[in-house]
Amino acid sequence: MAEELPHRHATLDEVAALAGVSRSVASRVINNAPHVSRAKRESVEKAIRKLGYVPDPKARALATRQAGAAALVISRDDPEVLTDPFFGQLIAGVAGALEEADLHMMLCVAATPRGRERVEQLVRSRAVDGVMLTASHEDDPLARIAKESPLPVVFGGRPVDFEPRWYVDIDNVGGAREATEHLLARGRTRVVAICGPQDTEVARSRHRGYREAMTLAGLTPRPPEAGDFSEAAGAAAMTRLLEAHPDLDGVVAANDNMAAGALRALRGVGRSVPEDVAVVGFDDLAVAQLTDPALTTIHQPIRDLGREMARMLVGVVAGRTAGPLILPTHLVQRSST
Amino acid sequence: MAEELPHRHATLDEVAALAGVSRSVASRVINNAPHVSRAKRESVEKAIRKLGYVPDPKARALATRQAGAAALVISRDDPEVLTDPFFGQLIAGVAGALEEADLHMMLCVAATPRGRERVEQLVRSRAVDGVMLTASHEDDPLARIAKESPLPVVFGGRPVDFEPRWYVDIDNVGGAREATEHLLARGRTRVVAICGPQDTEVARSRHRGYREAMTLAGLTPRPPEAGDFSEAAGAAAMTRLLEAHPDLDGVVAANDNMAAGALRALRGVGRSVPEDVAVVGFDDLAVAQLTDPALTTIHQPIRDLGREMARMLVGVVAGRTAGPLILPTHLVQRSST
DNA sequence: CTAATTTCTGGAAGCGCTCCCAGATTTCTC
DNA sequence: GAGAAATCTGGGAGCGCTTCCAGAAATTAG
Repeated sequence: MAEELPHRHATLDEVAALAGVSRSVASRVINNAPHVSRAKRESVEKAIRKLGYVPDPKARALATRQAGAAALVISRDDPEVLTDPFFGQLIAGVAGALEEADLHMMLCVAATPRGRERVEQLVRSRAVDGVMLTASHEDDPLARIAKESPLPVVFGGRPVDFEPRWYVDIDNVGGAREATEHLLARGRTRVVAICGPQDTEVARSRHRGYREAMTLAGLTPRPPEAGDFSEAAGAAAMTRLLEAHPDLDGVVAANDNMAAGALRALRGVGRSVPEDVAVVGFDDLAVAQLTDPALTTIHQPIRDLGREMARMLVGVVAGRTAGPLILPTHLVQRSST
Repeated sequence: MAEELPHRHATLDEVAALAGVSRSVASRVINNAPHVSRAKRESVEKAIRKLGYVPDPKARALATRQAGAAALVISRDDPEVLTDPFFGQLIAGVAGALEEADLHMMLCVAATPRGRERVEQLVRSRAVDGVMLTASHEDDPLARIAKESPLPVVFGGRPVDFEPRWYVDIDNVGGAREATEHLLARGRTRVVAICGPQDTEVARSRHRGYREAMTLAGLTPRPPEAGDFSEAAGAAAMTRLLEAHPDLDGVVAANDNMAAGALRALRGVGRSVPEDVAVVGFDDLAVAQLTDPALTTIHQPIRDLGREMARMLVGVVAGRTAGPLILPTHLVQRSST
């Protein structure tokens, strides 16, 4: 630590020369491979310390044909998505797991055509050992590339249009079912759903969970209203639902933002929550604690999602087999139910 | 696009062979360097297409001694920081600017000793062409490394303990001054401050802005109360301030979270905002729009911060000179003043 | 103490690409 | 049309590291 940092970078040859051994021996020492005598090992280690030697990952990557890095690609047209705290947590999870495996993380934001092209290059040039693909939408060209690439690709969230070999997802069906059952358990029977855009797997699955719970309870699922996951869309959907089903006493929203909108619409027409209508969201974002009343919602382990994606990728890269993984959610009870 | 992706990667030699030229010529073509006849250029291009050739960045990096990547390192003990939407925006800005320069982004979260060690390795091994260091705190070992490293390092936010050669920062002093002056302009005269932890430059600068504005207006700055930037700390500080200055009619908080806490404390003791007390925050995070009343605050261009950091780094890497850059803030008027 | 093992060691051939340079080719100039 | 200048071309030497392999040295066995 207290060594001076030499401006010119030492190379393995210099280390070997200083230690009075061949490059091969020096190489074995830094990779702590066998077949090197105690004496030479120590003298090489000393030289390394003295020179402040750090192996060049580029050269090593070239020789070993392993990049020592994985890419996390966020495939979304809108660069604003990054603002979503979701990605912060995802990244934190990924970063942690990648650190365990001593891989570096390349973060790719495929928001523009240029960005997408760069990701494609990255994948095809083997600059990384594997890819984690997230926020991928229907007809995502990147997903196609991922499918065809010999490089391992782990999906975050199951895509709508095909079942990838490796993916990690949140249990959206189970979560929505739990949300609905929670409402039913509290005596609500006229429960409606605000669902998300049906071209996303998330929205579909969550709506399926609602339907399953209703059917299981012997109730008929009511036709839902859909929104684009925004607060405003939630309010609008709620308004429409109130017209269609004036007697409703429970609503399960496909995410917290829309639930927040629903809360606002409900307040607007003078229905009290949770007395008249109970509301449950999905995601457990910060907003869920800020609404009035605070939102009962389904917590999803985003950080775990990131961690498991990275671990799965590391495993696949290491040649281990792995299948899809579905992460459990749980309900967080607050004041809206 | 419709080409098959061959599983075995083509190399430049194969391209050259197929095109019937030497490797040198092929290399010139892909780098579109001069000194290659039209005919050969075309035949090489054809071969590239046919083989689906993509140059290997590792090999190129090794030969050119340029990594083709920059690192964004988030230096903070707590991996939770990533949850802060701040980083999402910062990352988006960085990603955009790096894309312009066709550099890849390595994201390093230096939350653990292991993580910090890895960053150090990364820097010293020249796996990247430059570093953007952010969220660095006092006595950050990474900052020391950054200082000593021959690699260009751009700081995000001026560190407390020294003035780096290259950094980009938000105009914290100016922003806080504007916040305070805004209060004064609305007739408030007994304005107090809730400041942040004094071992951060951000907190210090913002407090300085408050003092400057007060002094300039001929008023005596009152002794502030400090908090750790959390909502709870804001509420606690507000309570203390109310005891010390029962007559206060305005408060400028060092960030939105603490301002939100102050709002809560104020409501707790029955003071109405903005009638009795006007409150202004700093950051303009999402929370500012969710408080009741919505918070007047100082907007800081986080995304620009990221963009400018990356641009500065790209410039320095390219050998251009650059100095520190201070980004302007602006006040967003809402209902709390 | 010799033969058979086992454990080191360093030379050399890559990994895939860039780039200098000398020689070959073409183009220009008078 | 000869000589000078400008423009191509491909050979070859790296970039810094890993790894195979044959031979040297150290151990063990008989």
